Parts: sequence; structure tokens; C-alpha cells
Amino acid sequence: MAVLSRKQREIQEREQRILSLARPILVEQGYQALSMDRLAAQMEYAKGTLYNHFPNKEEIVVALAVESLELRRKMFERASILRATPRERMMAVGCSCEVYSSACAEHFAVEQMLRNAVIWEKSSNKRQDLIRQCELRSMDLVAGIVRDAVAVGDLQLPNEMTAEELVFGFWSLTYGSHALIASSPTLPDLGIGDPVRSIRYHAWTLMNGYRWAPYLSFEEANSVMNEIAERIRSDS
Amino acid sequence: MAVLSRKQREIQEREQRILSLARPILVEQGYQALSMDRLAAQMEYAKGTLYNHFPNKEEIVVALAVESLELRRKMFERASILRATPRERMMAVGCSCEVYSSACAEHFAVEQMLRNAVIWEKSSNKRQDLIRQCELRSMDLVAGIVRDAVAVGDLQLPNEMTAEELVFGFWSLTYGSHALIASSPTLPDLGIGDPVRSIRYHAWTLMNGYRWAPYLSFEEANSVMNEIAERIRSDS
Amino acid sequence: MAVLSRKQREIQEREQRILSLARPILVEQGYQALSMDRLAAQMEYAKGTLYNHFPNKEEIVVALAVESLELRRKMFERASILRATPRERMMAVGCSCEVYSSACAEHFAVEQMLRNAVIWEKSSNKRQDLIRQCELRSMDLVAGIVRDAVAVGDLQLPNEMTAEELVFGFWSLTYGSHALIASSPTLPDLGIGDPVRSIRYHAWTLMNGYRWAPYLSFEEANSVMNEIAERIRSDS
Amino acid sequence: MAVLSRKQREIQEREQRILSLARPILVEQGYQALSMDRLAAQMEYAKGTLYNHFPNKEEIVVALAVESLELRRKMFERASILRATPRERMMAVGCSCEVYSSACAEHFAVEQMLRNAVIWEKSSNKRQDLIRQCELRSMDLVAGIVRDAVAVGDLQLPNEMTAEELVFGFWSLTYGSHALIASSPTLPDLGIGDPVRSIRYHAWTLMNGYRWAPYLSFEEANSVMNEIAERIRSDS
DNA sequence: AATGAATGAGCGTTCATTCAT
DNA sequence: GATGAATGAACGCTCATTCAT
Repeated sequence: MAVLSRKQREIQEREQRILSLARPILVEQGYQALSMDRLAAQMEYAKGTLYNHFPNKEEIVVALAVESLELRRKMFERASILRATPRERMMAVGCSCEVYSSACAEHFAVEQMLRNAVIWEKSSNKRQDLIRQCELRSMDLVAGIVRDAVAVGDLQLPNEMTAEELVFGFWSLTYGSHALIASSPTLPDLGIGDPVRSIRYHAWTLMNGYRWAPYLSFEEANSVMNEIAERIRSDS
Repeated sequence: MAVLSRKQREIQEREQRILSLARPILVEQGYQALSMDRLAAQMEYAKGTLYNHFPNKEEIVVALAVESLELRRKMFERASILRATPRERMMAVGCSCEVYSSACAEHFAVEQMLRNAVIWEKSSNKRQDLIRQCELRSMDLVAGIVRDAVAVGDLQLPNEMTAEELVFGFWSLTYGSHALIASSPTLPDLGIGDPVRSIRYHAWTLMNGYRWAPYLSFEEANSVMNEIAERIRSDS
Repeated sequence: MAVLSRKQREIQEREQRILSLARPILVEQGYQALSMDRLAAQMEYAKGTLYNHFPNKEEIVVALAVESLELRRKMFERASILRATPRERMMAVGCSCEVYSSACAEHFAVEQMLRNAVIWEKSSNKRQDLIRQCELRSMDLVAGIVRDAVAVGDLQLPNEMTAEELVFGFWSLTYGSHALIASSPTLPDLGIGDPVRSIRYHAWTLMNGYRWAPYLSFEEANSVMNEIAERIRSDS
Repeated sequence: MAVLSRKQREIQEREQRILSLARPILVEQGYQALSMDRLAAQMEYAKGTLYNHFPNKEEIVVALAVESLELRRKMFERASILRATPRERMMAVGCSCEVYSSACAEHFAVEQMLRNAVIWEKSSNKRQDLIRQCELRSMDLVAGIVRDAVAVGDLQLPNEMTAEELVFGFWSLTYGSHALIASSPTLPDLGIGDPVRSIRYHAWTLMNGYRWAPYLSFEEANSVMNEIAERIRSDS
């Protein structure tokens, strides 16, 4: 029994090692650059061993996506309980996106790959379901904050807009900005010196636009977010 | 300069033909599916001839990206003069993003490819500069609208925020939402029934948050946008 | 010898199980499709255990060939005592070939594999000898029928032709026709509607050519063969 | 024009070289042993060059089969006009089988491979049709001899037996014997000293069984066949 | 004796690129 | 300038065999 579990542990550890070697290749050089040959060489294991862990290349990509989504979801969960008022909890989720943003580039690249029919179809149903559940749970969590805000009277949902649709706005803003930050290394040349601060300002303005109580000045909001970001960073 | 001979014209035309054959392959089937063999076969020229026009496959991809960015810029230009007030001109730019969004999938996919270090590094400096200039001109255009709004007193730029940084917010919102729409076929499952309308609402709210005058009700704003979208669509 | 312990019996039984799992794979999907992995999975033992029984994949193939040849020899034995006169006993052997012919595809495919130098050379001398003995015993049996016919005066061997050489003619005719039937699915297109009946006719004519007594009309011969075929089929 | 045709000639010659290198590997070591890597190495060309000639491995196998069948058909054609009487023409075809028999082993092995669904299906329709036509033309040729014999009154077809079915008998006898000769290197151990002479005797007896006129003694027939065999051999 | 993870040479195939014509 | 045959490294993947446990 003890022997078995040691072996199993070794296997799981190697699986982790495969993924952590594969991730930077995938992110920095793209799907094509991730080759089973190179991966095996880097691990200093035989190619066949790779295939004992993952039945094909695509499954590695999807496994990485699962990891990304899981990590983000956990950060959301931890962030969402750091503060009491829904508005500040929403800000905390935004902070966790910021903190996650270095990894977000990866998530983003990998998610794009999932759209590739070939990759998606070659991956196992098990992992496909994991992906879907993970997205759903993240959305539920954040939409829950919005519903709490409505319940306590801090926020009034505009006509015929659901909590999810409101989340979608903040999600787009955050996701879009991090994607742009990652993909446009020349943002400063375009006149955007501190994009992260800019997005905080936009998100704060959007909340104001929705009259999400309690109102804070941007300086207050910003220092709250600094504090939260600090805690999230030290958490992970 | 004037001596653009018949031969040079023919060469440019063939270059165009290569790009217009390559684009649908790249967009519909991905980077790997774009092969010099297939391309040569489709255009009924020899593979070697392809290499007289583009020194490598990557250069074709970057040339396509330039085309995409140019198209979007032109749409911005046309949209930005459809209305008189800066706020409505800004809305028009948002509309052109919406309209462009079906083709945006292309742009987006190609832009992603530019992030691939291998592709970017193999492309010529000349085309890299084209890319950068194109982005810069788009930004100038939209930031110009913001500056006009400030100039006529419709908008007050928040403390230490540039026009470009304000644009960055709307850009992130729009870009992020279209990326999410394109990459998450299951958005409705997450509770987001009409994502395009949602984003219009968010953008409208964000403008309100910035107290961008003149104020319109969302119903008014929405019908203005419908009208603009109609004209852009019939333009292109 | 008597000390065939329980363990040894178990080993033999497992060996049988391996062969009976391997045969359909080999026959239906070919040599390449027979993989030690699949075989081990199907028998629910580890791959290493397989190697305790057969030192390599080739040995399994040869063991199957031995089984095939053994089966055919037994059918010959049973068939050869169904009738009294040598001519009818010879016909019975032909019948057993017919009956065997559905399984002959197996035998044939496996025998072909034995011709593959790689397979033959990797198999053990022990099994190679088994193959040779099996062929020899079959030949002895059928040649014995011919010698009986000569002994009782039903048949006169042509000048300098041995009983074995005479058997070789019938063997070639039968083997060749079954091989052609198996390998040419388009025999009817070539104008050969009922190849089995044709071969019976040819074999009957060949016997007549050798003036093998007693003479039967083809109709008589044919109905005798139908009867024999029936008994062989119900036997096995 | 002259340049083009030289190039085309070179290509055809190399195609021939590929086939003539592939044939012995295929025949002596089987389908699996024929690997594109080895083939390319033996030719001292790059693997990719192989694929400029044949789109896949299977196509090489089928091309070899076409060659085999073509060769046999041509031998049949030449043989069938060496003599005047149908019976001797039929004997001549038998002789060409004998002469062909060294190559027949190859033909046989290759034909077996065609039965493999995977190989057949991956080959081009063009080559599949060639195969079918070739078989059909061979059969027509030999069945034509039988029909001539009937026409001139040398032979009477048994009840409800077609010319093709009669051919099938001789085909089976010849094909079967050569297959056995090729696959049983131990025929002498089984008591069959001169299998070729035996088959001549069987075929002669079978003709006698069909009362195919004009009658020849076996010694006569045998010396006629020796003569024909000589001419065929010197022909090819 | 039984296990099954690890191996690594091998497979058929692709394709960007070169260069002699 | 146009050609397209030749290249050969690289790809994803397989599987018979070994051997530490």
C-alpha cells in the first residue's frame, strides 16, 4: 500500500512537471512550438513516458487550461471574502484578476487554443467537463456578489439586465485590458503609461455609472485595492 | 516613383492575390493549415514564385495582419465623421467595432499570431513598423475624438488621465467583449443572452460615469447606434 | 512427467488463453494489429506475464500456426476413415479441406507469416520442428490412402511418380483454389460462379484422368461429397 | 521540350528504381519490413523525394502488384501464340506460369497484401482499376484458348461448366503448386522431389480427364513444354 | 511469479526552404 | 523571373521489450 502510493505520488509529480514544462513553451512560443520531442528532451524522460501520462498532445493543452481556470477560480473565491461590502468584494475580484494577469496571458492563449476544433475534439470528455464547470462556477461566484449588492440595496440592476450580464461588462473590461497589455508591448508608445491604474479607474467609473453604493473616491478605492492586492499576492 | 512599370504593377497584383488566397485558409483553418504548397497550388504558380514575393511564410501572416489593422482603421475613420457631437462620434467608433466583429475574429486570430515570438521575429522590420504605425494612427483618431469632447466642454478628463488612457478603457471593454464572444460559444449558458446589447449598455454607463455630455437615455443611445451600424454596414 | 503440478496446468491453460485471444486479432486484423499491449489488456494480465509464456511476439504467431496445422491434420484423420474405398477416402480428405476452408483463411494467413524471414528466424527451433512434423504427418496420412489404393488395385501409379507426388497434385488444386477464393472477391466477375463446385469437378476429372477406380459419375461423386461434408461439419 | 522530356525520363527511371528496390524487401521480408526510411536510405535519396513519386506507402505496394500482373499477362500473351493447337497453347500458358513462378511468389505475396482493406483503400482508384482490368484480360485470354478448343472440336465443355470455370481448375493447380513450392522449402522432405514435373504430369492428366484432343503421351507433352519454356525464357 | 512504468528506435508523413535549370 | 524536384529535419505517435519492484 505504502509502495503503491509512493509510485502514484511520483506519477502525479511527473504529471505536474510535464505541465509546468509545457506551459512556458505553449505561452511563449505557441501551440506548434510545443512538441512532444522537445518536451521529453527537457524532462529527460523518453517520449513514450510522456504518452503514459497524456494520450496525446492536445490533452496536455487542455490540462493546462484546466489548471489556469482552476487557479483563477480559487483566487476569485479567496478574494471575494476579503471584504464585507459587495462593492469592495467586486473590487477584490478585480484585484485578483490583476494579480492573476501575468498568468492571464497564459490562460488567454490556452483558451484560444481550445477554440481550435481539432484540439477540443481530441481531448477527453472528462477534461472538457472540467473546463465548463470551472467557468460556470467562476461566473456564479461573481454574479453572486452582484446579487448580494442588489439584495442589500447597494445596487439597482438596470431594466432587464441580469447579474450575469452586469458581470460580463466588468469581465470584458478586465479581460480585454489584460489581453491588450499582454499583446501590445508598445502600449506606452500609444500614450498609455500605467494601464493597470487606468483600468482601475475605468472600473471604478463604471461602478459609479451603475450608482453602486457606497460611493468611494477613486483615491480611497485605489488604496483599498492596493491593500487587497497585497493580501492576495501574499496568499498565493 | 512615377516609374511604376507594368511589371511592378503585376507584381503588386500577384502579391494581393497571394494574400487574398491566404487569408481564408489562415482564418478558417489556422496557421498550420496555411502551407506554401497549397497556396502555390491554389494560385497556380510555382512555390518558388511565392518566395519571390514573401521571403517566408511568417511574412505573409504579418502582411495579412497589416491588412486587417488597415481595414479597421478605415472603418474608424469613416465612422468617426458620421455624427457631429464627440459622444456620438465615439459611439460610432464603438459601432464600427461591432460591425467589424465578424471580421474581428480574423483580425484577432492574426494578431494572436503576431504575439508568437517565432513569427514576429522572422518578419521584416518594414512590416513590423507598418503594424506599429497602424495601431498608432487608430489610437490618434479615437483619442482625437476625446480631445474634441474636452475642447468643446462635453467632457472633463479625470485627474492625470490622458485622452489615450480614456480610450484604453473603451478599447478594453470592446475588445474584451468581442474576444469573449468569439471564444466562449457557451456565453448564453452562463446567463448572458445578448452580449452585444450588454456591451452597449456598459459603454453607455461608462460614458455616463465620465459625465460625458450630452446625456442620452439608453433607449435613445441604442437607436442612434442602430442607425449608425446600419450606415457602416451599407458603406462597407 | 506425471508430476504435471497444478501450477504447470495453470500455466498451460493461460498459454491456451493467450493463443485463443490472439488468433481472432491476428486473423481479422493482421500481424500489425496484434500488439502485446492489447493482448495483455484483453487477458487482464500484465504485459510482463505474457513474456513469461512467450519470449516474443513471433513465437505466438508460430504457436498459432502449429494449432492450425494440427487442426487440419485431425480433420484429415477423421475424414479419412469415414469411407471404405480409397477413392472415397481421398474425396473425404478433399471435403475436409472444403470444410476447413472457412478457417483456412486463418491457416493461410498464418502460414504466409511463417514465410516472413523475420518471424521464422525469431521463433524457437522447438516450434519450428513441430511445424515440420505436422506437415509430414498430414502428408503421410494422405499418401497412405494413395498407397492403399495401389495395394488394392484401384489405382496404378504413373511411371516414377510417388504417392506423395500424386498427393501434391490434389493438394495444389485444393490449396490453390481456396487461396484464390479467399483472395479474389471478384471471382464471379471473372465468370466463375460456383468455385467450390468447379473444384470438385476438377478433382473428380483428375481422378478419372488417373483411372482411379471405382468410377463414379460426377453426380454420384458430388452427392457422396455432400454427405461426407455434412458429417465432417457435424463432427467439428 | 528536350529538357522537359529528359527530366520526365529521369523521374520515370527513378520511379522504376524505387519499385525495383522495394520489391525484394516486400517479398523477402514482408509489408512491415518495407519502410519509407529504409527505402530512401537504399536509394540514397531523401524521404521526401519518395513522396514526390508515391503519395504513400500503400501506393508503392499496389504499383508493384500492377507490375506483377502486367508481366504475367504479357507472358501469357506471348506464350499463347507460340503453338497452333489449343491444347498446346494451353500448355504454353502453363509453361509461362512455370517460368514466371520465381516472380509468382512475389505476385502472390503482393496480391495477399491487396486483400488488406487498409492498403487497398489508401491506393488510388486509377491503380485499383489497372489491377482489375489486368486480371480480367488474363482470364479472357486463357478462356479464349478454351473456347477455341471447343470451337474446333478438340474439347467438349462438361455440363454447365463455362470456359472460365475450366480455366479456374488449371489456374488453381498451377497457382497452388507454385504457392506451395514457394512457401514449403521442405517439399523434398515430404517426398516430392521434382514438384514442377509433378505439376506438369497432373495438368497433363487433367487435360486427359477432360479428353482434350489431340492426345499426346506425357513424354511428348513434356518435351513440347521444355521447348516452349526455353523460348519463353529466351524471350524475356 | 507478476507487475506495469520506462524506454527509444522506429514509423509514415509533412512542409518550409533551396537551387539548378 | 519562374519553376518544381529535392531536401531533411521535424512532427505526433506506436509498441516490443526490459527490469526494478
